[in-house]
Amino acid sequence: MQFATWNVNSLRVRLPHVKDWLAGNPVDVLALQETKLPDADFPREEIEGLGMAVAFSGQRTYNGVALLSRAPIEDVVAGIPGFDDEQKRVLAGTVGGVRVIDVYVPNGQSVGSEKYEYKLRWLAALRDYVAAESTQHAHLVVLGDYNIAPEDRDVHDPKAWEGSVHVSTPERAALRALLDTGLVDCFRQFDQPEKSYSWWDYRMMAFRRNAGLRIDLILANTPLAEKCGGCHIDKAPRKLERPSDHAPVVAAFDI
DNA sequence: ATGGCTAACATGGTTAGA
Repeated sequence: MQFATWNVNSLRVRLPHVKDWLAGNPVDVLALQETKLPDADFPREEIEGLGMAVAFSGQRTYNGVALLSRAPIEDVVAGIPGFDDEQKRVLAGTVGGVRVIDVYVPNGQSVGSEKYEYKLRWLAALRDYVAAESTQHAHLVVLGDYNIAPEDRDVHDPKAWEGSVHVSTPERAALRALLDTGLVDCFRQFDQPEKSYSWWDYRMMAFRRNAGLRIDLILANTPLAEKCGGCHIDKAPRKLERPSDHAPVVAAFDI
């Protein structure tokens, strides 16, 4: 099975890219973030027309997550149970016996801001949720836009980013706490090209300069991670006209 | 240099992203 994650930065704008990408990359499950669509406007027929099942939790303008799957999606749960949040950032479902949790971690704006505090509270709630899900499911994958670069090698210019949002010590500690529930960063299980990133700013020709961050992650619990045969970032869609600022990340599992 | 682009909502300029 192949799982992929992609922050599309508006599914309305990016639907053609998503359809083209799926045609060339027939993954089993694609988790989307920043659909920016209320559920009533979700292009359900377009996705189902590709022969895929779909689940979504969205809102207008901001956030929004969706799961696209070749096989049926069971036991769909939106949000973090017990964590009161207006923002549509989490969607879980079971596909082929694997529990899949699609996450769009808050941006955090700047260290010390109200949004930063929300990001840390949100990550603590996610950790507890994932810990609970781990006890219920043999195979678990938590994938999405984490808005945290795990290590300095995931940052194009660590000096310039030092201490700022996406790399700050509390954020990295929160990601570590999430991993410590028993998850593995699939990408780092394999040799990878140096300077591998999944997001590049639209400004300053950042993509051309490869001035990016690796903030889109596929985390699998240990039993599933042991079956991971590869993980890569697909930069191709970032080169298209009117791209998302994020690239898809794909992981393959021998299950 | 704290901007630079892009998208949404709106229909000019603000908010947000990362």
